[in-house]
Amino acid sequence: MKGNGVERVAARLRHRGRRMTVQRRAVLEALAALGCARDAETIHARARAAYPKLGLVTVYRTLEAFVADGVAHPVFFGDGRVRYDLSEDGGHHHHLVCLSCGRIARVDECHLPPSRRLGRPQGFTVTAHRLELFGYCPRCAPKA
Amino acid sequence: MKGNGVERVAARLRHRGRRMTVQRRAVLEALAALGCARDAETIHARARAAYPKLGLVTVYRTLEAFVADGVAHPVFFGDGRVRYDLSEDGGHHHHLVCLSCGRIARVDECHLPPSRRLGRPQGFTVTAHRLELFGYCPRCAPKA
DNA sequence: TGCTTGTTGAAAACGATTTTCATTGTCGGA
DNA sequence: TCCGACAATGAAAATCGTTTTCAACAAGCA
Repeated sequence: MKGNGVERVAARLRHRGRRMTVQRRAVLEALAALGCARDAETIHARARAAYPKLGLVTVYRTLEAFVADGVAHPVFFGDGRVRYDLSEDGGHHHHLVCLSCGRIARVDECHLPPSRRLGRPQGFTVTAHRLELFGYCPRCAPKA
Repeated sequence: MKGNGVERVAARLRHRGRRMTVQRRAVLEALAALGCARDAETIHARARAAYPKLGLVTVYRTLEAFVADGVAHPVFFGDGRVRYDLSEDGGHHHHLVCLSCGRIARVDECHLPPSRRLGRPQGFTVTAHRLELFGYCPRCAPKA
């Protein structure tokens, strides 16, 4: 997605027989405002600012639709809850997670070799990957 | 761990005030026999071959202890269940997951730059990372 | 052997996510 | 512009993996 204008997303949804509703607009805006890797609960809280009646279930359903339509991506840190990123054109990005305060930072460069090399030894055709980095942010870093 | 002999693991557990029990032995053997990235349910089923009375709860508790003591590592594929790998000396490994049949293969080489470079732009101190590759295994690969 | 404490199993509790179902609202077409 | 088909919604209940509770048990040191 190049620019995640509501119109652009609406068009993408409509293309699949889906509809753009006030609720989805609110979730989309929350997603854009919150930055990357937020969980459903957080997104729900934020989206309620725009549409107070919004239910958490609808947030889950909306995120599911967004993921299916390529509007958002799920992210997993292994703490038992799914986070979501708004998709952006020009590819994926990864995350740095602070093990102390939980802060999350984006990593735009991907230092991995091209997909086709990654699975070659095992004969796999790699189509996607997921990389998360864990450590300590500047604020929490053990001052050496 | 160099060689995951029961004795070696027992020693490591005892070192932390833990005890080696029949149940833990069964889980350890199941873990070794099953290969990498298996979920608790699968490990439970396998371990029951050695100790039929084994409860699923005990498997969870044992895996938790193994992870805390560095005997095993948790792995997340994002399908809402945790998988476990026996730890091995000489470092971590990653996985190739077949999106069609679910087959899992190990990737021993890590093509990532050294940790200290990865978080530098954001000022993070990276201490660990997690990389999973998704795609299609030789059997499921779309023959080009 | 005896005792201290970690461990176990079954049942119940949990928390995130999904489903059910009746109601509401979007949007393509008349 | 109005209509109607059908996607979307909200609340409550259901799922599902995992964790906690609690009384009975057993590993390993004295």
